[in-house]
Amino acid sequence: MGTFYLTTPIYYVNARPHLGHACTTIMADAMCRYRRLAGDRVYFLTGTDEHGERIAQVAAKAGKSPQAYADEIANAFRETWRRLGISNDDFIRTTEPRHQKVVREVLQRLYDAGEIYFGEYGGWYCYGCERFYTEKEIVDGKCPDHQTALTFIKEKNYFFKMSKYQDWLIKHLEANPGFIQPERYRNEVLGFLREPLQDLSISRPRSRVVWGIPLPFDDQYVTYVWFDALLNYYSAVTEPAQERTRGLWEHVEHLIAKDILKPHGVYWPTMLKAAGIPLYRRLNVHGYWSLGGSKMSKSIGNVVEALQLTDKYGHDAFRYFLLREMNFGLDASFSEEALVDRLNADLANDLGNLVSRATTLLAGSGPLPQITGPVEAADREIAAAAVEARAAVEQAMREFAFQKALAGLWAFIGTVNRYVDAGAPWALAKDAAKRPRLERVLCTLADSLGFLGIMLDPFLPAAAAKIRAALGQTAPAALEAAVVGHLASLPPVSRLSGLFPRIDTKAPPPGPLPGGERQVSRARSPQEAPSEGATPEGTGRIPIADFQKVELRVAEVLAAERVPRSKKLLKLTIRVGEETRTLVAGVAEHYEPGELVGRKIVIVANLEPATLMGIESNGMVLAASHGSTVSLLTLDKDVPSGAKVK
RNA sequence: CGCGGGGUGGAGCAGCCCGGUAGCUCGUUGGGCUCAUAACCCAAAGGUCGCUGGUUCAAAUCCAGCCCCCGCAACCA
Repeated sequence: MGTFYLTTPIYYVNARPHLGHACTTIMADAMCRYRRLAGDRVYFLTGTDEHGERIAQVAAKAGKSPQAYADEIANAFRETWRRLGISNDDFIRTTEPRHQKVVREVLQRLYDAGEIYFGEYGGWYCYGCERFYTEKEIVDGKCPDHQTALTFIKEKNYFFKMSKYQDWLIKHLEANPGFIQPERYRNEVLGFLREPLQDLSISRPRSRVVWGIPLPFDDQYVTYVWFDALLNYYSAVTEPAQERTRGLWEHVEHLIAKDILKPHGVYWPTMLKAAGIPLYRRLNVHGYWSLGGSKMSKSIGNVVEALQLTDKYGHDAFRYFLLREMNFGLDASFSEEALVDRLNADLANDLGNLVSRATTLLAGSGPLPQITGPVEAADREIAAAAVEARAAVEQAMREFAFQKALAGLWAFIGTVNRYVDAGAPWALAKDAAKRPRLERVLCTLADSLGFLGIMLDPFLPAAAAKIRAALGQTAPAALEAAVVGHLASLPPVSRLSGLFPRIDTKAPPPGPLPGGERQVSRARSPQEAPSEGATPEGTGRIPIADFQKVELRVAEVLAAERVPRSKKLLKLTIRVGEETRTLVAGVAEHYEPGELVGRKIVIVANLEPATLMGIESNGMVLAASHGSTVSLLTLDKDVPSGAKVK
C-alpha cells in the first residue's frame, strides 16, 4: 500500500471559482479517487490564498474587512467543490493560525540559518507597470512598454538567498527527470535557470501592505505572498498532534496549471532545500483551456459561464469532458458544443447505451446460480481486453494522462459493444439448445459491467456507483477486483437506462453559449467583473441619480492612429463642443484608424483620465459587442459634437 | 528578437524525445442488426503530415532557414 499526498494550488480569493480552478481540482480529484481505488493511503488538499494588498483593496472597495471578504470567497470555493463532489480531505486557508504558525517558524528557521538577509534593492521602477526593470530591458532610459521615464527607487526588504541554490537546482532537475512533468515544463524551468537566478524578495513593508503575515523577526514587514502561499502544502500536514497527516509530507505531489510554474518549479524547491525540508516528489503541470478563441483568464465572465455548464449537463459529464478532452500538459479548447459532442458520443452512445442494453438483457434473464456454458474464445477476448484496459489506465495514471486512461477504457467499451453484437444473446434466447451459451454471454456481460463500475469510479463517480448498484454491489469499489472472467454466477440485475441521456442537438440551443451573448457596454469584462455591481444578488437596478453622474456626449473624430506596440489601442483626437482632447479606445482589432476620422461617436466625457501605453486617455468610447463583433455607437441624425446624450 | 504553444484527411486531436507501412474521435457515404438511449456493429471514401533546403538507404519524426496561427505578459477608462 502506497501513500499519496496531492495538492491543488490554493486559489487566490480575488476571483470566484471558475473553469480554471475547477479543471485543476477535478483532475486532482480524479487522481485521488484513483489512488484510493488502488488501495493507497490518500490525502487530498486544496484551499485558498488570502493575503496580499490586492485582497485588502478589493475588500475595502466592497466595504468589508479583508477577513470578511476572504471568508466569503473561501466559502464560495468550498461550496463549489461540495457541489462538484470533490473528495478533498482538507481545505486550508492562509489566514488560519495553523498556517501562519508554520510560515513564521520556517521564516525564523531560515533567518537563524543565515538564509535571509536585509538588503536594499535599488532599481528602475515604472509606476505604470508596477515593476522594476533590469538594465537590459530599459530602452533609452525609458520603460520599454510605456516609453515613459523610469524612477530609481530604493526599498529595503528581506531577501531569501535563492541565487545560491541555482546550480543545485539545475543538478537536481538533471538527476531527476521526472521531478517536473510533462517534460516540456521541466525544460522550461531549465530554461529559466540558464539566466542568473536573483535572490527572492520575501517581504513587503507594512507601511504599504498590511494584509499579510508579519515577519517573526521584524514586525515592520509582512511576508511576500508567494513565500506565504507555497508553504500551505507543508503547513497543512505538519501539525504534530494530527495522526491523520503523519508521514504524509515525504509523499507530496503538486498539481498546477502552467501559469504558476516558476514559483513551484524554482522558488519552492529552493525554499524547501534551504529550510532543510524534504522536497516534493513531483510537480505535475497541466495546460490551459481556451474559450472559443478568446482567452480564458481575462474574460472571466466566460470562464464562470463555462463552469455553470456543469449544472446544466451534470457533474459527471462535465468532469468527463475536462479529463478526456485535454491532453495533459497541453492546452485545449472548451466549448459547449464540444462538451455536448463528447457527452453524446462517448457517454450516451457508447457507455450509456451499453449499460442500458446489457442490463436489459441481464434483468430479463434473472439471476443464475450457476453458469453452465463453457468459456469460449470470444469471452477470453473480453477478459484480455479488460486486462489491457486496466493496464492502460494504470500506465496512464502514473503520469496524470487522464485522456489516455479514458481512451483505454473506451476501447474496452467498444470491444464489449462488439461482443454483444457478435454474441447476439437475443438470438440465443430463442433457442433452448443454446441456453448454456446464453448464460455464458450474459455472465461475461455482467462481469464487464462490474469491471466498468470499478474502473470508471475515479472519472465518473456517480455513474460508476449507479452501475455497481444495478449489479447489486454495495461494497466500495477496489481496483484489485477489476478483473473479467471470475464471475461464476449471475446476480440479480436491475435495468439501468438513461445513465447519460442524449442531448438533442437538432433542437434549438437550450441556453446561451459561452462567448455568445454578452451585455452591451465594453468588449470584455475585466477580472473584477463577477464581484462588481452594487446589487449582484438584488435587482441590478440603479436610481436615475446614479446614471446622471455619467456625462455622455457626442464627439467628432478629428484624427485616429494606432498606438505603437499595442494590439488593441487606437489613439483618437476628438472634438467635444469647443474642446479638443485625446482619447484611447480599445477597438484597433475592429476598426481601421482611417474609417473613424470624421465620424461622430458617443463618449463618456467625465471619466477620470487614465494612462494607457503612456498616452493619457480622457474619456471612453461607447461600443456594443456581441461575440467577436464590436460596433461603435453612432448617431441617427446629425447632431453637433458636444451634444449631451441621455 | 518579451515568454511560450501550435500548423497532420471536412472538424478536433495523437504520433515527433527513441527516424522505418500515417493513427484516434467526430462528421460523410453504403450496408447489417433489432438487446439497446434514432443507439450498436461492419465497410468505404477522404491526407504532397505549413514551406524550402539539409542529414540519411529511409524524415510527420533529426538539423537549418522561412511563412502563418494562438496563448501569456504589457495596453480593453
